[in-house]
Amino acid sequence: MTIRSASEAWEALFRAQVTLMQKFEEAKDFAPLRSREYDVLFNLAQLGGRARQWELNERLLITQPSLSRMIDRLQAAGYVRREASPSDGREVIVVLTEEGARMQGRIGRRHVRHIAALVDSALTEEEQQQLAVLADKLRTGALARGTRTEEPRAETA
Amino acid sequence: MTIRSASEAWEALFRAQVTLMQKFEEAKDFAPLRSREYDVLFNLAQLGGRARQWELNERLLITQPSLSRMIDRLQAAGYVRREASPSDGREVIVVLTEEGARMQGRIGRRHVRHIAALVDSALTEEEQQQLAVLADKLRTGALARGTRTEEPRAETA
DNA sequence: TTAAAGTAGATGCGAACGTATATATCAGTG
DNA sequence: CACTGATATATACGTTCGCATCTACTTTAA
Repeated sequence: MTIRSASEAWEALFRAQVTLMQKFEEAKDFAPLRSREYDVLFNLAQLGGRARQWELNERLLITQPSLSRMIDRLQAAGYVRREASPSDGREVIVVLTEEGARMQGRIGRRHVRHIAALVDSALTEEEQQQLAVLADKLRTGALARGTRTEEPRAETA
Repeated sequence: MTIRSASEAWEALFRAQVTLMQKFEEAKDFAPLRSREYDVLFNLAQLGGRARQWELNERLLITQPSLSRMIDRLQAAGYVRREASPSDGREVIVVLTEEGARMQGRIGRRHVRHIAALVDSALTEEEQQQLAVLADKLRTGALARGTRTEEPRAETA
């Protein structure tokens, strides 16, 4: 039954995420930020320090209005700033400030050490690589799919 | 560079979780509940339909006061009820009602089909099993660890 | 046996969230 | 070029969240 192994894979992945995240929260890995705020700065850094707000939103599990307000707060704190898009008047470009990049880096380096401590204690390096490959393949494959069981229809056609 | 493969494994797992969860939210898999409410009913069902509140809390990413209030709401909706613990007067036993079990099952069956559609489109059955094993091993190994890099002892010393 | 420390859950309160909707801009069609 | 629909972001508003703290019960040990 492939429906069985599929949901077992998802449940195992999801529960692992919950358990590790609990550890990170418990250890206050993201202080002085909230984990969701760090997530914004991290993804912004990964996108080269500047991104359209909707692109950033695509990588996060929060709604568009929540992200808009979070950016208000991150901007007030001096970690990001908004710029107008030169090509599309509707878009807002979110830019990581120097201070924001410093904060992200400071938290990130500490956080990465904690990640390594947990992951290394559980998996061999080979297993870590296998997990990364499988999780990436899952993400990519799921992205290619439309919302539901999905007919032939193509997206990025 | 084991720190590298460790964080790559975590990031891949985390991002896969975000992407799939976005799909589930977008498709309203958990309606008429919120995803966190479904998560409570699902975990309660997995624990045999009754659990101490703190045990339930251990499996969720929400704080104790938030869970307490969520149980208020789930109780008002008729999905769970609180019972006194026979062995410890401080504890509250959360019990899944028949109606709660029916709702969890109804949502769960639909949700599992969606999971299978996404996971099957991305991974072979063998890969799904490998992913489940690796994610489980990661969770179990991380649980065995203390909070930080873990010196021999040391609390908040 | 009782005082101190520890643990489980509930509550006050300000902050953050999501849904619905408004505003502004862009894209396509007649 | 209007006009219709789509897209990107912002705002109003009620709900939910987390932090700090309180209450109640249990455990420890003097």
